[in-house]
Amino acid sequence: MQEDEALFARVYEVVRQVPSGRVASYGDVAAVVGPGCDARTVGYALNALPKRDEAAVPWQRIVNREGGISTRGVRQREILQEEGVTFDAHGRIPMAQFRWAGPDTAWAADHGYQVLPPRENDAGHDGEGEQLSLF
DNA sequence: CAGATGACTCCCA
DNA sequence: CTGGGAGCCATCT
Repeated sequence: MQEDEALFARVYEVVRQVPSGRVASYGDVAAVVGPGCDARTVGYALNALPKRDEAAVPWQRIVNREGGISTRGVRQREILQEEGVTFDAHGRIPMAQFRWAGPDTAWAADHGYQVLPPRENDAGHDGEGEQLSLF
């Protein structure tokens, strides 16, 4: 069935905005897509992503909120490394540095999407001042 | 319509 | 750190 304007198309559109060398979490993408879409839906959408679109949709840049690979194929990591993304000893990406800052405001407004949620960094729950990200 | 599934995330033991 | 459970939403059977 999948209607022409399935939510998937929207997810792909957002994922496509992620520049090379950057990564976004499922929840982030879902938040940008808007209501009716959550982290699980994003994962499902990418799972249903036809191979012909794999080249157009940088699905490899979508990782879990820990910056780790959740896909069945670990090959995703290799692709990201070639994009310039680095992994730590834990096999995770330093989201504080590589996390996608969100779509262009003009683009988002033009497409009816929204900006990234106030998620910032949950890693620093122990205290503040652990912020080094600076763009 | 109800049940099952899934590339998620959060919480608690 | 590991494991289990709940919440979330869309799609399939």
